[in-house]
Amino acid sequence: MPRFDNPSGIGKHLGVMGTAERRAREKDALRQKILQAASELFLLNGFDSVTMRAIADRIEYAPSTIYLYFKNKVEIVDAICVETFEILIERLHGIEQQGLPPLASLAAGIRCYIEFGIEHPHQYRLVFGSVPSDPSIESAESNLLGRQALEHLVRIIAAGQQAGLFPATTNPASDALIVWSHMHGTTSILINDHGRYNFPWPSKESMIERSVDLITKALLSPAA
Amino acid sequence: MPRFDNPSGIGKHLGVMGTAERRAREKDALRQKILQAASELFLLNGFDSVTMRAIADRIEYAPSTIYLYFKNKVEIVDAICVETFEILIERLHGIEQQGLPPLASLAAGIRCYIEFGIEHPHQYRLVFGSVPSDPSIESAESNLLGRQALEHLVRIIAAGQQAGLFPATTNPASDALIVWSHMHGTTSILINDHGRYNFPWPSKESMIERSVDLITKALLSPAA
DNA sequence: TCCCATAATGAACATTGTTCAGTAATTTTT
DNA sequence: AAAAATTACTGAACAATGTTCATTATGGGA
Repeated sequence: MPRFDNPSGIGKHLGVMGTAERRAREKDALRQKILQAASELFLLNGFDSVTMRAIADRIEYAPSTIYLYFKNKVEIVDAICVETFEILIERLHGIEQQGLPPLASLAAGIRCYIEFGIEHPHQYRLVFGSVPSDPSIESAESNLLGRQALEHLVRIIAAGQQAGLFPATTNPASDALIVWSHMHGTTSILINDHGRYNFPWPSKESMIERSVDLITKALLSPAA
Repeated sequence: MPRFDNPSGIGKHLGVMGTAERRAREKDALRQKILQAASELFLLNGFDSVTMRAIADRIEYAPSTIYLYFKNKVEIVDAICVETFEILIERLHGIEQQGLPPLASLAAGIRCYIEFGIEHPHQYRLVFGSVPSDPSIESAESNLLGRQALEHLVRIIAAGQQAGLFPATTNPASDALIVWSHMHGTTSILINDHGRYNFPWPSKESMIERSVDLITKALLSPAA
């Protein structure tokens, strides 16, 4: 029994479809409000600071109402993460479109990725820094986004190889993983540990630059 | 009112200290049992699968009893992590003691670190992969261990520089951070993501070897 | 035997995510 | 316009969590 299966728009009264559409709009608006409230809470302290009751308070509805719009808490947070990661994908896409020389393109991609992580630490941690199965996120959505980000990397590296700049190894995907490993390491350390351990930390910026330097150097030299 | 402040061992009856010692032993034994039970649970699914009630069930005591031996859950899990990380420190120490040539020493250190992470994913994630403040671990203990591991790296790298093998940058600590970033990235990706994203993953072993290769290469070439 | 420090417990509290029977609101039908 | 039906929402409840605390054994020393 689908609810809106009258594609011809014919109803007994002219107002019928108008009402349905308004209702749909309202439904969407509340969904958006829930996401908005959850986002604000998410900024505070990540996954745990998003409680169903806190969201409910913020939008002035009962907690149980939220379950009419989202299956559960994970789905809400996942939606937030997806929204955020679309920013990353878009930025990486922009870099690819710029048509920079391969090396500059790679460097820009690395900077973009790390800076994104620093900008959105909670989302980053949740998507890339936790067990896929647990209280975190397993949803196909997030997986998709992660993969998309990787694919940008692969393309950038493949372009560099085709231009003859990097020595071609077995496959660009494998190189991308190495690059990703390094970016990810730098990002999570900057997010989680920068300043800790009584260690003489360089600035975040200079750590990013050293990462860029290290990766490009490693890609330029022949594989072992 | 310290409990056992009779260092001379003098008691009115000879049996007194014997009982006290037995009591202390028993106390320690139960503490150990708690840790043991918690460890077993921790292996299942990390932090969240360690519940006070589950521990209590396992040792056949009431949940509240546990609080006579540990301040809270974090302290228990922290103790487990410390125990585990002592293994890493010990192994790294062993490598340092072997007196391998600098490059081999570094490579061994990297392999050791990553393999340790794969062996103890839950502990690794908790100590190196989460916000310092939250439900995880803030304790001085864990911080100390993290720092100790880093210091091994610093020494290995410094040795390489003093041997004239690596070009000396501003300071070995800074190099160590870069190396750590990469190791950490590889480790957490192997722990969290290996096999995901419908990606053609190389084997864990070959990813480790590529990491070793990349790092040594990067350290060997002059800094930008 | 009586005392008393220590050990251990059970019941309770607050907080979580989540469910579900029931109520209010609104739209469609008569 | 009244009735029926659909949709939207809610409040109370459940189970699980960490944690506390007044109360009850326990068992060694007097």
